[in-house]
Amino acid sequence: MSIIAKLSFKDQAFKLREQAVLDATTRLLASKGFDLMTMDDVAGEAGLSKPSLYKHFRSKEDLATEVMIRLLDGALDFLAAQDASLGPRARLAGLLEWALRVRLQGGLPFLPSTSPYVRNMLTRNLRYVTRALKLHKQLERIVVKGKDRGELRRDLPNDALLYTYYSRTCDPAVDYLQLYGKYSDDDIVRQMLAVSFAGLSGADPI
Amino acid sequence: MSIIAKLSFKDQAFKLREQAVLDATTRLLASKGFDLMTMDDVAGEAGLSKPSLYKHFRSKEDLATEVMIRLLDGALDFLAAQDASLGPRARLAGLLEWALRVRLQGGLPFLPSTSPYVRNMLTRNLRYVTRALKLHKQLERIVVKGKDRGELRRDLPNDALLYTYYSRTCDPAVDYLQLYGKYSDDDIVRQMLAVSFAGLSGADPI
DNA sequence: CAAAAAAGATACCGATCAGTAAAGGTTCGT
DNA sequence: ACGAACCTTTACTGATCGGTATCTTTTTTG
Repeated sequence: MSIIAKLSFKDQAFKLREQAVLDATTRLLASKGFDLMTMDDVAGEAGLSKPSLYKHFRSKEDLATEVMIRLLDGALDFLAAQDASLGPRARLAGLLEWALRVRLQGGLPFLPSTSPYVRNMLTRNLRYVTRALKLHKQLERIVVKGKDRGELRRDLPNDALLYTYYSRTCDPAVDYLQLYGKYSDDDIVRQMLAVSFAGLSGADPI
Repeated sequence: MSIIAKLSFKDQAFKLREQAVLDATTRLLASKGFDLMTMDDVAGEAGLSKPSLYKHFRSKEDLATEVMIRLLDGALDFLAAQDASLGPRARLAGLLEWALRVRLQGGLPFLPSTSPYVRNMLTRNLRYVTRALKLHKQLERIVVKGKDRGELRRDLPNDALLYTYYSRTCDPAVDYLQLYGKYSDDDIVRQMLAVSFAGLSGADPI
């Protein structure tokens, strides 16, 4: 086995462990939040020691940021793979459904809108901000087109629609429905989509 | 001055300080969240010392719980004072507007749905749970009546509508609109009400 | 099988924070 | 003016946690 192959094999194993760490962190962030998640938790959940953990990520902030970046990449990938011939509303609904399903499987999306500390931490990271902005721009274009076609209401400014849309991905109603009501994931997704686009009073779905 | 009057005066001052502490805690919970709020913060913000603080509340959890209880009482008071001849949708809209305005003035409502730790802490407190349940029952009656009259959609279960309604009081879109968009409080309230009841696609308001 | 590299365990450091103890001031009523 | 609560300041304890150094064990390689 050549030295190049050896190195790449090592690197591969290293990357695999890194993904395991990111997975564990995602679960822990979803369940405990940033403040209450400890690096010992992460190491334990990912099945490696704390010192080894610090071989991958130089700090807790760095680790959490990488998790968020990976999630944004997931969203961007989803959008890129989406059938471009879909209407604006269908595209927004599709992405929202993707995010909700990730969440229902313990996967956290999206905004750590909850903690100003975390928000500040993320906005200091260029790689995160770049992706967030890219996603924002793409969604804004979709929103504009949606208003154009009458699929989205025209009486509200773009940013109000967008922020509301983002908020739906991390709507706590999902947690409550999952916890207290006994609904299937499909039911929850359907209800959340219905209420997001047509509201509590409920226009008929298009 | 009789001894009774003296004691009641003392008690009055004590209660005033207590309210100041609760106010400070409300602000701090809104801005930093439970985990990052320290008791030194509270003492400093309320203008008293930490040991004195512990004369009022036996623990940080106790303090935060009292804040949430006071907020629930505020909501219950608002509902009780509301014109009972209003329609269900108008009543829900009125309470939501009240909650949003409290929030826009730095006042926190409602659910600390964010942190499982906090949620667990609250559900262990009988006085909190009693009020939450009372509010829940009242809102459920309003929701049922709303469906009856066709003011709320009938294709979703009551709890889905209720959880969604609760979520709107702590919708992060409010923070983003306040932070990044330059809207007046009135604008934000109007937008949030519109999107809550009629959704992103926007049925016309009734 | 021997040597080297990497991972693990353990133990530690320093900082933060909830909660407390004990000191000195301040404000009351008497 | 005097004394007794009460409040405040200061300092402390104990626990937790982020991050690191050291040593041991395992694995890999030649």
